[in-house]
Amino acid sequence: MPRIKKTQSADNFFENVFEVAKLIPKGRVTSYGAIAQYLGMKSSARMVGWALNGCPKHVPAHRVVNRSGLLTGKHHFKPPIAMQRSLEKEGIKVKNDQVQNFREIFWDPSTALL
DNA sequence: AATCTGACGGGCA
DNA sequence: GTGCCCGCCAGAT
Repeated sequence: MPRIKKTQSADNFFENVFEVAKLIPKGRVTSYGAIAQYLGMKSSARMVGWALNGCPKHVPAHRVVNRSGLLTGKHHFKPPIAMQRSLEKEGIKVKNDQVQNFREIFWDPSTALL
């Protein structure tokens, strides 16, 4: 199968991550591990973040945080504050890079898309 | 070619 | 409840 640049796994993995990210309801957030688990790579949540590193701008990567609800990836946005700003814009409260009510607004694809 | 790091997570002290 | 260590996969030096 041509079209594969590096590894055949990455290609499908990328698209999956983007698709799931776009499915995140407004005002909700999820974690890298949740997406990884949904994709079957629960043990490699890092790959999710790596995938989002090259995600198109129309992908709401700002709704994806780590397990602690911390905006660990905000430094990867053009203006790092864009991530927090976008979250607050959707009604998500963020305090010191920490998502408030994270447990309540948490959105798990493995559960929601079941 | 080898080693460390990295948008993470889970387990254990 | 907090902190430390290990495991995963790919990339960069």
